[in-house]
Amino acid sequence: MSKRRTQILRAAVRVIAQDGVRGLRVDKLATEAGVSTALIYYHFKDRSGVLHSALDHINHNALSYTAITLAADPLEQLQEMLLLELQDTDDVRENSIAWGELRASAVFDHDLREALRATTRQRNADVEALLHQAGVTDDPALTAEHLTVLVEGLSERWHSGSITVERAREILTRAVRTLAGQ
Amino acid sequence: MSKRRTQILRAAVRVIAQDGVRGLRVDKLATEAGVSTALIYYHFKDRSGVLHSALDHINHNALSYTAITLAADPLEQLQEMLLLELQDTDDVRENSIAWGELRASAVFDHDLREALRATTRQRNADVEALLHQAGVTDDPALTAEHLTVLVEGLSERWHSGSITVERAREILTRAVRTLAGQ
DNA sequence: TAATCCTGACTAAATTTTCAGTCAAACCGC
DNA sequence: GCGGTTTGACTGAAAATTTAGTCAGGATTA
Repeated sequence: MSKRRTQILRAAVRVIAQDGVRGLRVDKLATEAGVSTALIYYHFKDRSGVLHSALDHINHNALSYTAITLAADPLEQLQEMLLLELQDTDDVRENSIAWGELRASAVFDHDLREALRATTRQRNADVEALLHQAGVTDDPALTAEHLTVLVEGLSERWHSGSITVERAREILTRAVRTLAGQ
Repeated sequence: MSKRRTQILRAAVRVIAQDGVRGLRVDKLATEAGVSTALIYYHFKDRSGVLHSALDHINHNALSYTAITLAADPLEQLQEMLLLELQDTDDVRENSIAWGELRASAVFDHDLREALRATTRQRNADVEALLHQAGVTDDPALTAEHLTVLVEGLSERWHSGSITVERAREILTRAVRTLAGQ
């Protein structure tokens, strides 16, 4: 992928994290990326194309975050993986907010839905696999879905200021123990 | 509050539920409310003023429509109350989508946060009270928060087309049983 | 130099916001 | 109760602004 392209996408994540998908203006994006608006149209078909690619990019980021998990025990690994999205560091927060925005936008933008659905399914599958490894046999698919939904919900509450990260992490930790623990 | 004003706000909720906060056009709102665009500026300072009032309005609605529960058993009552937001009827869907939009908007609009926080807290308290009645003694506040977050997450997934209502209800029902049941 | 990358300047369309003015009802001194 | 006056609710139309998207051509690099 071209250097410029990623430069623009990185800027897009920043803008989305700051103003939302709703607030993403091509003009502002150009300024943030330090390029002209025309260049954006050179690299992407249109605004919606930027959004789509940004979604991929965000998704990619999220995946790479979750790949850093080291724990040996699958249950611990699962917990670590889920908790990764609830970390108050600039990178994670930015990505998590952007990701939340894309989910929220998909409610009204049907074009985003398919991509979102695929990622969501993938994520569920990953969690389900870990649950399996951890020896959970009682409908692990449902538990997986429960947990991923919970992370999304906690994430949104955190970003909208209705809960602290610490509390969110506490709820999630406890949930893993209750739903998947022994 | 003037009759016209509420008429406009009601229309705003409908428009927001259909097109989202970002998709609210003053013009379309006027048509939906059956008034002229100028009247909107007569009653509200500007577009952003309408949005703000509309989101307050939605916030109010969200509180009032959870009160209709009838079941005798507190656990059943709890389940009914939580499931209320996961019903595929026009009224509920509209309200639920609008409420989701409010939450999503609060991520970027700090003015909305206080109102949202209050409602969320109230909701948690209601659920916690029912858990108490149901004989849950092990950190009911945390369980309450877990459940309300879960409803929000499921709601958003449903509206963005990543899950069916039926599946969402299944997950929630099971969650209530697991977390609060015997 | 030819392909690729990139920009300033621009346009068309969409959208918000203003404004001059209408109309009906309330108010007031008589 | 009655002309005259003020006020609040409301509108049509147009101005002002915002925003996505285009295009002709300049720079860069292979």
